[in-house]
Amino acid sequence: MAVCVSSPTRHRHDERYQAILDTLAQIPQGYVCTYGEIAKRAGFKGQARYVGFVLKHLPEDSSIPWHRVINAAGRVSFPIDSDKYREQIRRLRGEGVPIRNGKIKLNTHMW
DNA sequence: GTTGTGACTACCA
DNA sequence: ATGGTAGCCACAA
Repeated sequence: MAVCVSSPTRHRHDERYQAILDTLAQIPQGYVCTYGEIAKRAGFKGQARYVGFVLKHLPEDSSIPWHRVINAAGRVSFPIDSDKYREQIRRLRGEGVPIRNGKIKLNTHMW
């Protein structure tokens, strides 16, 4: 029988990538989720950074709610002075997610 | 194989 | 609360 070899075609084709995308797509509007939690839910606990990688490479036209993903500190993971940061904050507020001093309460708004 | 990097985290001062 | 950091895991060069 054949030995399991690492596939030459990475992400976008492997199970992990798809599982992460599927999980991200499920985050309800008005809620947020952390990178680590997404990884765990997708079945890849401990791979929070990979979730970040997936999000970073999402196509512009993707329907994935990337703005609903924040870090474990309850903060947006973009530089405060960046357009991406402002865009994410704007979108979250647009969904009714309260943000005080740049922080979101995971206790009540975590998916 | 090694090294640098990152939309991360848990832990600790 | 806040800033620093070691650990972590996957990717790209």
